[in-house]
Amino acid sequence: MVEKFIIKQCPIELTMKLINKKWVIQLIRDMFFGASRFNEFKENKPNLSNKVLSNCLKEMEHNNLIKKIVDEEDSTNIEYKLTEKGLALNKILYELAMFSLNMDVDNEYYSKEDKIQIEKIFRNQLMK
Amino acid sequence: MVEKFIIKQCPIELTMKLINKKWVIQLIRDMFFGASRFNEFKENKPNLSNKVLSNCLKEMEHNNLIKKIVDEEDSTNIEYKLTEKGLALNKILYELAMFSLNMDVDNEYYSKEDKIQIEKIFRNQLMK
DNA sequence: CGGGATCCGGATGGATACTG
DNA sequence: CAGTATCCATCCGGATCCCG
Repeated sequence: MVEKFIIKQCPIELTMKLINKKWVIQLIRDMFFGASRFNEFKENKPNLSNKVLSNCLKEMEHNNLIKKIVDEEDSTNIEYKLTEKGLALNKILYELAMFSLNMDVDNEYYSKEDKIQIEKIFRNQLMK
Repeated sequence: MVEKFIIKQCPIELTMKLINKKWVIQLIRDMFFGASRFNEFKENKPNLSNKVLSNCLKEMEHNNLIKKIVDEEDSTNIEYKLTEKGLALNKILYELAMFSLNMDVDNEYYSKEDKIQIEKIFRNQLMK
């Protein structure tokens, strides 16, 4: 019934291995919205510790989702940017956002007007 | 820079709260491919224990992604089905799969022919 | 067949303090 | 600013056994 050859090396699982960690998607989203520095990522995440963030960035770099860019003249000037692979996550992020907007039928989290605005913002940032 | 009001109650985070657990996406995928019983879910997942599966199904039910259906005449006959909300995850699953297929540019995991087949299968199961 | 109860060890998260 | 070094708590997964 379940297609065996897909289960064995399921493309969904392959992708989930990259993003199924607590902070990865939030960091990717932040980068789509312009964040690029260590301390920027920590904003709005009160319980993201240095260690966890550091490890997370390393793993994402290892998985080729982001690249670490060190200024040649000032080695303390470090930025993190999405790679092509990271940028290709845009559709997934978009669908993740749309799911919440569409499932919130009672406008519990967002008003109708907010939804329109939020959809527009995500489309601009992710689908350009 | 980062839109504050989105970060505060980010729709991406809301969705991730539902699926960012080790087995959730695999179980949802299995259901899309026809699985519905406790022991079916355990197939192909050698290190998924009863406890973990049981807890996971409960949490998914609590999050309204699936519903537990008990046969009225035989209470040991139990099935798990996707709810409307669970079914609405289809686009996310599809994009998760497409990401792997598209990123595998060297045909390391799948041959070109496999990709065409796999895309077709996922589209049939998820987008019908 | 569909779980519940228990136990254990390792991984993970987070706080805090410190450094170039 | 971008981390590293510790330490601690917790959670989580997995194994095993059991039950209606």
